[in-house]
Amino acid sequence: MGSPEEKKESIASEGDIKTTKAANFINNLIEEDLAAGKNGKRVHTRFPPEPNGYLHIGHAKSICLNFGLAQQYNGLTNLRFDDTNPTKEDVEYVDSIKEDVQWLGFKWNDQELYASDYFEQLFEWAVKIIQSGNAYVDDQTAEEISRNRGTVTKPGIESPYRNRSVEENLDLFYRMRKGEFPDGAKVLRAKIDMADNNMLMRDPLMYRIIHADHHRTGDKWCIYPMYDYAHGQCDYLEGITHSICTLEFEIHRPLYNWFLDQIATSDYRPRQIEFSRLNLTYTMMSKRKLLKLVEDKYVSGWDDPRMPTISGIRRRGYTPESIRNFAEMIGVAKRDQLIDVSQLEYCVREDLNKRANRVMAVLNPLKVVITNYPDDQVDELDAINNPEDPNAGSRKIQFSKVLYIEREDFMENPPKKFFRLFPGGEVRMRYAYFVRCNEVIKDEEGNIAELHCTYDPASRGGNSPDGRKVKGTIHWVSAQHAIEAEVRLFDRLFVKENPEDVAEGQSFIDNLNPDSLIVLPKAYVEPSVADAKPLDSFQFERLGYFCVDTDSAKGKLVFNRTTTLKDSWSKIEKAGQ
RNA sequence: UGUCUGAUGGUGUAACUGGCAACACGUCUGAUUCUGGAUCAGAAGAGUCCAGGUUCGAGCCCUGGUCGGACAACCA
Repeated sequence: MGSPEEKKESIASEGDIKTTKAANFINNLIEEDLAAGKNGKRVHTRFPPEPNGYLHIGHAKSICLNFGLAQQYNGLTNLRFDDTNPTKEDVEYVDSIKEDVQWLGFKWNDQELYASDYFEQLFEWAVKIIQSGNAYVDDQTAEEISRNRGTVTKPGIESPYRNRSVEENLDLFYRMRKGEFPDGAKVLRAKIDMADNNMLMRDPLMYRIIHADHHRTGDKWCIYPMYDYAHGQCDYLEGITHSICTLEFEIHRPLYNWFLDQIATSDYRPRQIEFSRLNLTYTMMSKRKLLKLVEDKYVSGWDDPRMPTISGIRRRGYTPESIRNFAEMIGVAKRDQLIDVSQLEYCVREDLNKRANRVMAVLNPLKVVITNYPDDQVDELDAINNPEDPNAGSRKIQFSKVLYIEREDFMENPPKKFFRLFPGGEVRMRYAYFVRCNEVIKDEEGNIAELHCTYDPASRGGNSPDGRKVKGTIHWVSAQHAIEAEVRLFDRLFVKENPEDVAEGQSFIDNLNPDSLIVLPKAYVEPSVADAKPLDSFQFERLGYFCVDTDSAKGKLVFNRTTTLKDSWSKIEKAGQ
């Protein structure tokens, strides 16, 4: 067990997921536990979302961590819905969460589990804690409880109901369950210490009365356990060994352990370990605020391709592999992390570069007439589908007299290092011919309407027998063969690196990027993509990666830009200014 | 304010019981290329928040600061 190399190991899982994990501090803790022989040397983790919203990229990090760790130590991972608050939760979210976890490529142990499955056991344990004198029913109002909890500098005041007899507490608790009291009339509290410096330990609530239907238990219950009381006990019931959560729960750990000590009957204990949550530049990660974006229609829904939700990212064209690699790359630690979104973009590019077939598309068309090309002739040329993948094969593309090229691939007065088309200049039409621009045709307003060019028949396939060099190669489509498609260009949703960075009286809404979505209703793509299915990814040569949107239909293709290609020209262009 | 917690190149993570600070991305060169993409080769860039201490030797240990973050709901 010496060198760092030995600490890396290859992990294989159910599917074809294979990653190399670098050790992180959680690995070290787990290995300590294993070495100490704790919990029968098992590793069993869980991913415990509350079904009150869609999962986002931050959850993806947590999913990869929890499932990844289990795979690494030959353990298991449970998917458990933390559904203890019926007023906020919904099956819509349950379904989306399951889909997202599966899509990411992970398989949870057995069936999905629910905190609500354990309500009866949780109730019984609460009775036990009351019987041991460590919990009581409090009649104070929410407002009184909050006031009497004290402040960070002042200890709290004990509730006048704190010393009720066990019998009275039991009686009241059973009656709470029966529904004899209205919402808020009573709560069950743990009897710990109203003077504890950690305010969570000042007699925390265990149960509150909520007369609301639960998405799974219906109207069976009108009292619901609080997170702190439910979470650790659920871990205990499921035999979880390592309960991994984010940093904000650190302060809950003493309470997590306190509750466990009340009910444990053996040495077995789940261990809570906290890591820092993911923050991304130009990205909002708060579920509450994402919900606002959806509800107030700033985006088209939870799966809007600009959303950092897993469903949004999926629709945008990201692959599960790219997200897993991203999670691996950013690592796990306890210091706050703010990752540059470009890191995420790098991960999709890297993945899509290997798997996406190349295709030509023209987003902002400029008409090109090849004056010396016969009117009715059509030339079929070979084009390689993916130079990174020999198995991807090749296809035929059509060349004819009238073409479209990208408007920005032509400049009337080009700067020095511009090696695309300009008056008198020659470029290569990818996979086709050398083409020279002879004449620029303008409309009455002086806008460039079309280009008149000539081609060199000897350069068929892209090389000239005379060996002359043409530096620029541009993409194109044949006007009569191309099919129309809608293309949606996405950009970051916020203009500020930190969307929360706002002036007095403003909110993150003010930082929304007005240009985060640009729709090109009439772009041209080569006919080979006509039958593409939603979520199929392509590289539009020289432009970026695009995937077919779920709004797409036969004859009415819609593409989402996943991300652009790395663009060193724009850097040169900027430097030249 | 209290508690908890963290601080290592531009960013993110490493550095086993102290032993020349490593890796990835980014940046910059150069090669190659029918995608200004990809690929390949190479370089620059931190002396580890600060001040003391222990030690032959400190990013790791000790003391005292500084700065950042989290939490302080009948949410999770």
